[in-house]
Amino acid sequence: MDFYNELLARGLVAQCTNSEKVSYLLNSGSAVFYLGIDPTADSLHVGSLVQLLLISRIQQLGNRAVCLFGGGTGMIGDPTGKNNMRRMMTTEEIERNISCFIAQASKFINISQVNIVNNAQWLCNLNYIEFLREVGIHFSINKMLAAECYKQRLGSGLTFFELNYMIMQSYDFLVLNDRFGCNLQIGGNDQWSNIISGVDLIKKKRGSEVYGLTSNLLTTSEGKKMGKTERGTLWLDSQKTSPYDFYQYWRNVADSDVITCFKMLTFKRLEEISEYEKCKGAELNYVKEVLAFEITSLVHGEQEAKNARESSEAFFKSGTQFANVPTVFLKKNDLKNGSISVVDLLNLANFASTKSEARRLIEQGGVSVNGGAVENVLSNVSVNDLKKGVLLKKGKKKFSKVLLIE
RNA sequence: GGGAGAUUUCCAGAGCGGCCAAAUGGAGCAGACUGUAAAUCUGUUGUCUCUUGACUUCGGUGGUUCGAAUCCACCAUCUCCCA
Repeated sequence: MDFYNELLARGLVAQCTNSEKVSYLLNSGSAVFYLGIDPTADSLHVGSLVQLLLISRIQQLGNRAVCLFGGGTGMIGDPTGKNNMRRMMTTEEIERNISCFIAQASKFINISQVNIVNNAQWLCNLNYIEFLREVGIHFSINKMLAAECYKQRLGSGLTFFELNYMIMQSYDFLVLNDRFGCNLQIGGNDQWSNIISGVDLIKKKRGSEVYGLTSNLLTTSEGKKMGKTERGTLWLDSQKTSPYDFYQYWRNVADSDVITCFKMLTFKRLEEISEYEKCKGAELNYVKEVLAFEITSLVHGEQEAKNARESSEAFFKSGTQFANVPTVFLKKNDLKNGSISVVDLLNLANFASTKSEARRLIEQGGVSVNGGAVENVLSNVSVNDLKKGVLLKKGKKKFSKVLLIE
């Protein structure tokens, strides 16, 4: 099976402007491809993980990678899939986010072999009139409005400002084509219309043929975006989402999504994955452990993955031991009269954002301390217990160790 | 620039001047059942005290009224139609 077919088999390819040519380019190692990244957050999340791994896969065949940061376009914000206009970002924010990205991406990409560029370099100094004459003339508003990403916005309001996003991104492709000989743009499927408009632009301006390839977005079998947890986005940054929570997320994916995740988010060979595919019922539950371990290793390294797996097993299988679990530290002045109420404890551990919510949890029997269910809303935990460390549990899966420090 | 309409609690979407902290659905959370899955069923979902109760919400600011999410005025934002 050649590389392109493997991408297909993994369900990574959503659309491609010319599958034969792209297949040839990739297999022969002669692609110079780029992925655009919006530097709107200081950490990547699993949504971009598919793309990053795709870079890595393509790189392995000797193709050259270019990562483009939307420092300039980030100042506009992609209207795709958004109901409201994005907040504009400052230059400093963008710069910081770019450096965070590089640190993270270097874990699974050979970053030294990647050309990293920021489109602010060329976008910020554009001359408006010149740009309109050179580039704007090639864009048909009718065509643009027919694109899915703008169509949706027509009902709710779209500004001229945002309409320019597509033009900017197309121009990026043109610039990268000139500078690096970029001949392929990859991206999530939501980028399709932006990508093909770039392909068109290059054809019109330079007469040369370049290509676009989009990958499927990581969605659940129900069509929802993956990577959302009760605490928000599943980040790749261990400061924002602990390796344990990260592991647990994959450990808990729905049965119907396990194989998809294996194919898209791991480097496991397809033959091996098809073995997993045969698993049914409770067997599949074991496969999820493998999945969680694999992905966590990729993102946080093998050691962190092992820790996460141990903690998980310790908690769910033996139930008492808790070495590597998230710990909340209390100070003396968190206490009142030598004890603290369970309600306050739930707040401090971030298990409840208000006292009402904490009480509700207790009333519904969702809270336990050191294994014993808390029945009374007014329950307290004493200093002596806190000094030893207390295991606070919310629901069946969320727990935290609480420890008093002197 | 002119005209019509909209703005409700996480989202969608009801709301007669008092019975509205506000229907219903979705999402979330908890419980039961399970395989740390899904589906299903039950409970719950403004805050504070928790028992009665108090307080703050229905785009913003004022007003009418004993009383306003509901009426009036102005402002803001958005949608649609005309230019």
